Amino acid sequence: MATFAVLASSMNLRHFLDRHIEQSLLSIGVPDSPALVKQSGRPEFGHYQADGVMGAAKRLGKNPRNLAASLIAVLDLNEIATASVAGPGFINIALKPTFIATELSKMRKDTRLGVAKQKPQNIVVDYSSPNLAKEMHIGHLRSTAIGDAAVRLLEFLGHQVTRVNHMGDWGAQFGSLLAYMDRLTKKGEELATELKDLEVFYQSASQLFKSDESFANEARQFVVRLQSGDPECLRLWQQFIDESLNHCQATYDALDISLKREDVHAESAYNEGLPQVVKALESKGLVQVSDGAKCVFLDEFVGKDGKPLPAIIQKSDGGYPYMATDLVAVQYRSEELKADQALYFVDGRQSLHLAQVFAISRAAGFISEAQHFRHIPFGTILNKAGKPLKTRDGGVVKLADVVTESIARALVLVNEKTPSLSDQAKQEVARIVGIGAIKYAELSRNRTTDYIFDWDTMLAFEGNTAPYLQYAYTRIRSIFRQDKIDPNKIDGEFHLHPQSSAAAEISLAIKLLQYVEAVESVPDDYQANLLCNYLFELSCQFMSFYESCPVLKAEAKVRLSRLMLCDLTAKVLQHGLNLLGVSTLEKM
RNA sequence: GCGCCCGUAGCUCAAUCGGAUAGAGCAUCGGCCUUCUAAGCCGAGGGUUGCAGGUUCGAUUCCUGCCGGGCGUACCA
Repeated sequence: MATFAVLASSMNLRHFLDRHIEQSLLSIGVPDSPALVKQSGRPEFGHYQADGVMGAAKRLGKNPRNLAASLIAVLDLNEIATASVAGPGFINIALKPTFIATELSKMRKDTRLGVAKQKPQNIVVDYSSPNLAKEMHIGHLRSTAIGDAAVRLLEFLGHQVTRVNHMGDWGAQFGSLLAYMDRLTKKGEELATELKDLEVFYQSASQLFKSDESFANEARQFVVRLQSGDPECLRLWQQFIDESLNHCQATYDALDISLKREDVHAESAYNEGLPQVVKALESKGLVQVSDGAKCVFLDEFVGKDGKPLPAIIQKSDGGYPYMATDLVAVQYRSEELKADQALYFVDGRQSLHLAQVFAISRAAGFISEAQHFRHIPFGTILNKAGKPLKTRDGGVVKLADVVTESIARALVLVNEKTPSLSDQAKQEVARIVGIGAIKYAELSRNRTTDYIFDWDTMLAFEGNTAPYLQYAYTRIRSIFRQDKIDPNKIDGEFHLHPQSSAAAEISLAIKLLQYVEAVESVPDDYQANLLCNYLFELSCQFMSFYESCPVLKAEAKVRLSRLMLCDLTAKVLQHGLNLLGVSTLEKM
């Protein structure tokens, strides 16, 4: 499990209360008992609850309610909150409005919105990693969107992040593509024109491979020539790769993914290390030859009928499978990039493979005890028949098409909802809403489960979607526009006393203070949906507040306080969405 | 066969090292636009958390066994 150390003291209330209560337990003679502080599930139970007393009482053979009462007696939270015993021994904690107001003021003055930097680590993030012999399709969205959000978040937390786009640009699959390019060249066709539509190009080559035996033979020849370094063949290959990379980059740019050309570290980059890595493993005594293939057998991997499960590092024909490539990549990330952590945002179906890669790397000493290599798996996108979307048959959904479709749908909507905007403004709204919806759809659900691709679900614009959050943001901005107020030029004290504030106002205020908790919870397991949930709940709280608490028409003190509350909400929404790779708008 | 993942409202999903009455969105139904953007708000209905046991003061969560689904399991990646 990766560990993160916080540098400065953070404004994480949950952690603060957790530590404080744990120490208080210690002070009344209850050691080693976690306080188990969490946000309350219900408003009537206060804002936080500590559930640890019941377990502690049980271990000590004490009455839990009595122990809870003793604990409260020494808590000393007078300036911050009130605590009470409830039920079998829960401790309910309600923050005081004066404390909430003070914390909000601090948060408002902090450009990091209360989130402390962590002790910097070198973190390598492997994500997106499409195969260049195939068109980028909907299946690549998960790794790309989730990985990009992780990268942005880790950088914000102060880490040194290296993006690695481990693209598939090598291997047998390129044989038919190169053979097809070769044929076109000989026929005098303009390659640049043909390569403009890669999808058609892939399909033509693939069909020819199936239907034309002599073409299939040429394709196999090209594989051999490619791997032996034939210059003419490499030239063709490079031309194809360049075109394919341009296509990928265009898709990244369209989706506002932070990957750049220089982040590409493709499979072919590891070719020279392949013989070396086999030798290294042999010298450690880890290699056995089985059926002509060089294999590593580790006890922890058992195959069919209880037999040892091999990891093949060199095939019987002398070729290197991707196990070997991935092992060289581990060396690169460990030794060259000095990774404290390496995160692999890769389809869950690769679990066994990556477990083998990491286990072999540890056995061979490629990675040290202190280095954490982790597979962050995610589920598969399925078609309506419940089968994985495949590239070979017709059912491919091109990623670029999803982007186009989403923007088109958003444009229809903006025309309907806000006809007053200029055409140019509408286009921009449609673009930002469209790509936000796509990415958020990926990020907001649990990454581990499979799901069925459906246009309407993926491109939904209401409920827990990016447009809902973006809309909340524009409503706030509209308030400031209405009275021509510059949010950076207002200042004063928050007024959150119950007599002058609606419940919605207090709820919103507390939700804002919990931003740090949402952000810091994500790197535990890279569940971006935790941050999405938070932002959605924040937006819901704001929408309620907006309906029930007039801002501009309130009396002066309350008006100023509410303006600041709105401003802070806008800042958190924008910041959180940016961490997810989603942009905000002034109007929509 | 073995291994990993999954099974929660009609649908898509939440549920923070086991916690209080399992929550949202969509869909359905009923309200709310002379008042800061209705892509919105308020309310209603909808559940034996696949089944059966076990551990526990307390289980969607942990354990065991079934049922159902997905993926993986020696030279594709």
